[in-house]
Amino acid sequence: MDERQALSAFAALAQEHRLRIVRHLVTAGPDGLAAGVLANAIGVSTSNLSFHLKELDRSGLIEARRDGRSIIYSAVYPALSGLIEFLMRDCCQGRPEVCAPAVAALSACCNPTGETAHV
Amino acid sequence: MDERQALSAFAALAQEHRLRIVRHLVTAGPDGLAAGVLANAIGVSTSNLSFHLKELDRSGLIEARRDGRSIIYSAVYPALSGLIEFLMRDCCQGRPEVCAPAVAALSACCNPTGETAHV
DNA sequence: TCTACATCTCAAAACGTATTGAGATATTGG
DNA sequence: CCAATATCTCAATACGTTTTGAGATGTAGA
Repeated sequence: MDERQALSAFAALAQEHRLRIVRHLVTAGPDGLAAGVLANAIGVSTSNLSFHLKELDRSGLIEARRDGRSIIYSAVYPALSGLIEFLMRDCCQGRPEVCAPAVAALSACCNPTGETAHV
Repeated sequence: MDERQALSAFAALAQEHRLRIVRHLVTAGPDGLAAGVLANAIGVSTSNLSFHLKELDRSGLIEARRDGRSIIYSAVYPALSGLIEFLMRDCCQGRPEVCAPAVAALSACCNPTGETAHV
């Protein structure tokens, strides 16, 4: 992850519909969701959704695969990891206690039934 | 962290100069940096820097305090934690192995002299 | 092949954001 | 108080992005 990629990713996430798309796909897991399912979940026209999906694909945050008539989109988890790492790299002058809450929040995020850390 | 705050934060990070400012401040630690120091480090006019610092302040990612004639800016680490948690909340349908790289990357980020995970 | 379905492409209009330079404000030391 | 320093405000210009609707493309089943 370099600066150019990070800027592209943050720009992709800085839009209401695209942020919702990514969060739906992050929650959906590696199996992903069809474009039509996303259009209903987010509440945008298919034309507009297509525009946003293309932006997200260009940024590398999601990927597409065809399955019959549908196109299935899924989150690219390594891109999300890379973005987090880029943002927090070499943080806090070696004072880990400053960043501990971030680590705790992320560690808890894979546990939808348990207590999720809401920082 | 709600959607409105997250959108504001991502929009703030989706700009070359602002992303550099945040990364400088994240690296600088809680002591922060003066506006003039940032202007030199980033290479923008003081007028333009002021505009971007205000955007970042509005988004809650940085905060300001006066110290004599200087104004010292510093990263708001809980806002960064909250943003990461918002993005990754309830991820991957309970398959922690999908998100493990993100946790590892973030855990390693407080260690500037050791091996930083470059995912 | 024909039809229905799922998704994408394109151009135009509407909208918001970044940069610039001149000038204003606030603080310190003499 | 005055001058120097540090930072901020404002308005104009330039630029890029989002939305919309009509139509095109690609796929599956009868």
